Amino acid sequence: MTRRPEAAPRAPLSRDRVLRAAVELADGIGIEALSMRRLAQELGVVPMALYKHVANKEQLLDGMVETVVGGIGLPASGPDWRGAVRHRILSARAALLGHPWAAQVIRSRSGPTPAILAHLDSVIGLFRAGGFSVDLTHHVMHALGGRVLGFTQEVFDAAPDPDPAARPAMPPEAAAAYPHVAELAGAAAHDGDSVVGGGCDDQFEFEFALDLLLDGFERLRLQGWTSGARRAGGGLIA
Amino acid sequence: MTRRPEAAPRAPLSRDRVLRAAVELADGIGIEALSMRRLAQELGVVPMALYKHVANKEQLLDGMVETVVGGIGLPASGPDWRGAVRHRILSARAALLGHPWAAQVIRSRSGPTPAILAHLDSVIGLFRAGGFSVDLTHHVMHALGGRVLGFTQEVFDAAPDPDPAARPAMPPEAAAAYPHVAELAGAAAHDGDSVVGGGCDDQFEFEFALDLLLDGFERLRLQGWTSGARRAGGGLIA
DNA sequence: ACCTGAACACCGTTCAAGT
DNA sequence: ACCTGAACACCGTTCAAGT
Repeated sequence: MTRRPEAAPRAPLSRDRVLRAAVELADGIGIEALSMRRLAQELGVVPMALYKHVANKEQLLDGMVETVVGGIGLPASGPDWRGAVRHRILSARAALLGHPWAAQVIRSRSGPTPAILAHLDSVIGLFRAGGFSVDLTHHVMHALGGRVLGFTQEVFDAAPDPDPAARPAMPPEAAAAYPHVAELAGAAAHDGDSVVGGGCDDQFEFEFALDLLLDGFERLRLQGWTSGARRAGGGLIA
Repeated sequence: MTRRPEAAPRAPLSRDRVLRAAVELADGIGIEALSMRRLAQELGVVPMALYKHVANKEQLLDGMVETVVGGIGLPASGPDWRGAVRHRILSARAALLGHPWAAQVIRSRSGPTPAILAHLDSVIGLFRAGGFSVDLTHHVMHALGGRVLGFTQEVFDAAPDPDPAARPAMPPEAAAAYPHVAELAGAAAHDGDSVVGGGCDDQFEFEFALDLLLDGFERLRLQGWTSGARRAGGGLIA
């Protein structure tokens, strides 16, 4: 019927189309299986055609990050620094949900993309407007770490199988060797949970830690904390 | 003089020697440059010789993790849960210092090695002995996340150049676009610091966040907190 | 029985040849 | 001038041939 026997999409390639296809492909097959060659195949083009739109694979990854982080909504501002920061961080988390490779890729890059800088700038701005000193804001941003972009901070990146029945039970000899882990796993099991990172309520765990930190920040702010108050080996509060 | 003209080491290969060489090589050239072929070359053997001692590269990485995590000292126990947990986590951090690839490799593996399980078990045990319920201990372990193994939780893994003069100054147009980031970077600069993750005092930032969390944990324990007390969108304390 | 070199199926990227 | 296929220097791992 047509002179083009290929069924491949015919839309002309563009940087944006390449990046959106890369994000979709990484979501589908995982970041470790994403290659320039595989991506080109998906787009129905020869591998070298991609190099017209991204200089190399590093730039492709940066562009993918930019695409995802750019999806974070604009900041809510207001007199309540705690609510505003909390909302902005949970927005970042929502934007990165469904792209489990994003945290790993961002951490592996050496520097921030413009969209990341814009996000960090807005969060820092919320702290400053809320009465935090430059000094305290600095340490507070470090304390949030990757959490400011919504990263979960589990020991293992990979989420276990969401079906509890598909997860192997802890064998008796392991339960004997690691009794405290077994106790936690056992108690969590009839909640549909597992050890650390298991089928737990990720959103609850994220907010639990976030709220602990935000409450701690507020206390330090009220105390007028400065880094001159460092005490070796002790707690931050007396 | 000898019938073997090669200068390569002659000690017979063993799993332990392979793992120690791999750790040393990853420390030196970085984890992304560590390959089976490069490691074999370093040991003066043919690549396939490694497969006598590790089944594949995944097992090599697991073994490397085991080697490093196995270096965490035994737990200090005592009546003071806070000091004991703090000491154990800082020991983990010390053991992983100098192996910047370890956090990334551990996170990328799908499950815990025995040494990691042993470490988690000991920390969980300290919380339980300190009067934490199974429920609270569960959420507290999630809140610590990778920090329980001493991971720093920065947005970017790679530490910038420790020499402040070697780090590029923020260009004026970037400072205009991201004024709050620029304010922090400027204030930190005459401390020899940079933005988030820059030449800051990593140990101080780690302990700052750790102490905030430990203080929060202690408050929840004293309150007799249970996860039944979840309140949507609010803080953990009133 | 043991060891190992060649081979396979990849990878990112360069480059020269073809249109 | 533009595009692209072959090629280069890798990679983890299989497998059969050689001792």
